[in-house]
Amino acid sequence: MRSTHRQFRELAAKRGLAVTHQRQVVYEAVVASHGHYSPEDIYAAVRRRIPSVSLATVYNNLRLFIECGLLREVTPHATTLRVDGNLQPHHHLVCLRCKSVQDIEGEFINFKQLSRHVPDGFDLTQPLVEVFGLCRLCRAKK
Amino acid sequence: MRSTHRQFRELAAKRGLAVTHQRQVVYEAVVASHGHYSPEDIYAAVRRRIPSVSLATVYNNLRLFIECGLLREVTPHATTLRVDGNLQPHHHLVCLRCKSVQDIEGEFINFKQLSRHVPDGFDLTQPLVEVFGLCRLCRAKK
DNA sequence: CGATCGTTTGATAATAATTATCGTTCGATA
DNA sequence: TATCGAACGATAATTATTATCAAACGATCG
Repeated sequence: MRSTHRQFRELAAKRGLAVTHQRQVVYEAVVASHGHYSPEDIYAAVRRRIPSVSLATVYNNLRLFIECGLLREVTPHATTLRVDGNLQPHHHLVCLRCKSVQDIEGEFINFKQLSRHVPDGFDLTQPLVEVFGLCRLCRAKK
Repeated sequence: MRSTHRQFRELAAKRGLAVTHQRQVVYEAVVASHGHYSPEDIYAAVRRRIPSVSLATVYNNLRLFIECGLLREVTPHATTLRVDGNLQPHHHLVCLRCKSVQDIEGEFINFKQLSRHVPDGFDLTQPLVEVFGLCRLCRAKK
């Protein structure tokens, strides 16, 4: 993608991030790929253009980009496993920052609409939905 | 909860799991607490009743219970971070087993209904939804 | 353009969470 | 209650991630 380069410079300027070669390349590796990749994947891609790059640099910048809103994290989760003993169908409201979890009631999913967009063969017989946002406390700290 | 004991025996019998004292106590620690706790939390609770219990036993049984459907995992996630460079509002369809991620389009969330159930102060200005299920391949393996 | 200063980088150590290993013990069944 | 396979506990190993710190870099000013 030709414009990714410019796009990063604009975003970085807006957030006050210094533009370095490594950051530019890390950003492009994520955005150009249109996937949902891991730090190791990104590291492999970046190394093709900067063989001397360090994995720590990739981690540092991915985290920075997520915090600044240049990228988003897939399935934002706590650092540790959490279990729920409630098997009744219900959904979760998860805070993006502190990862606190609350149960949420209500029929806010339109299953007819949803299943229309689900690829063939995907099993949604007991769909489990998690909605991410910012809890009151974390929002206040912002 | 008085019935948790019986409940575990019934579930274990249905899934062909041996009933041991440790498993009984681990299960009760999760279900009786009505929370979303970590292995360390559960370990602490179980130790009060079985001081000699091992953290590995807690992990083993939590994972076993999740696999057998006695418990569910909050925010089921891949073992590693995944990033997404697409900032356009969109949602994800995530496989509970292999953690593969697909983008999903469509307006299947009723925001009016949803916000009615969201606690006061929770920020949903850019809600991010992940829907969990089983992808075609994992469903076939089942 | 070159010196300066605060930031970023890379190498590596440290940490945290989880899983594997293995000898011992326990539960279920006969 | 004897037997056998499964579960347990202790601990080592693994994996993912973060912290540390000296060296290199980028931006700004002169």
